[in-house]
Amino acid sequence: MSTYPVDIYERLLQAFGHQDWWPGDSPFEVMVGAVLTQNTSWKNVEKAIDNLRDADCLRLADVHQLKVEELAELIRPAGYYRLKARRLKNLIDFVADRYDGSLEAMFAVDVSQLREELLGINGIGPETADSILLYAGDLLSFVVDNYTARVLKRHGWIEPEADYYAIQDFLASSLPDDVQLYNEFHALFVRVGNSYCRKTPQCDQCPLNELLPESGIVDL
DNA sequence: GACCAGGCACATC
DNA sequence: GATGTGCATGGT
Repeated sequence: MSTYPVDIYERLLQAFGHQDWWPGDSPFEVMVGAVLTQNTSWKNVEKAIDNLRDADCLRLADVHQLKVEELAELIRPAGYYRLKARRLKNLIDFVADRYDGSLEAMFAVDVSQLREELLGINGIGPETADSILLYAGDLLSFVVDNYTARVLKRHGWIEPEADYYAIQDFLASSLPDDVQLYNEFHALFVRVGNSYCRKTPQCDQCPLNELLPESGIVDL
C-alpha cells in the first residue's frame, strides 16, 4: 500500500484548509464538550454549552457546585443528559480531588499516566480521554473517532476489524510527534466524514478520490 | 416517521 | 472475548 497517513493528511488539508479546532474558549469548556459530544452532533452540544454559559457555569468550580440534577437540566439539549451529567460530575470530581481543581496541574502530568487516570473515570473512554488530552491539554494523543475509522476502513487503508488502538497506532506510528498536526488531522477526518464519507458514501466529489487504490471503496 | 450524530458502560452468552 | 442494548435530544 503506497498511501501513508501523511499523504491523506496533506490531501485533506489541501482540500479543506485549516479547521481551527477545537471549538471552545477554554480548556474546561473543551473538556465539557468532549463528554457532551459522545455519540451526539456538535449542534446539540453547542446548545447545551450555551445553557451553561448563560447560567455562568463554564468554570470548573461553578459546575462542581451544581447538583447533578441541575447540571442535567442545563445540558439537556445534548441528549443522554442524565447519563452525561453523571459523567461530567465524575470527571470534575476527579480534577477537584486529585488536582485540587487545577487543569493546569493536571495537564502537567505525564501524558500516558494522565491518560490512564482519565480512563479510570466512569464515562471517560478512549476517544473522550484523547480529546481532552489533545484539545484541552495540548498533549500528544491522537483522537480516533467513528469518522476516522470509517474513512480508513472504507478505503481499505486498515483492516475492517481494526479497533481503536490499532487505528491509533497506524496513524501515530507514521506521523511526526506534532500536536498541531494531530489536532488538524482529526478535525479533517471529521470534516471529510461529515461532507462525503457518510454512512451512505458520496464519493464522487471527495478529495480522497485521488488517493484511492484501484480496488476502490470497501463496503462497510 | 425513520435515520443519524465527534461513545461508553454494562448485561448476557 | 464477542455481541447486544440502554442512554435522549434535535436536525434532515
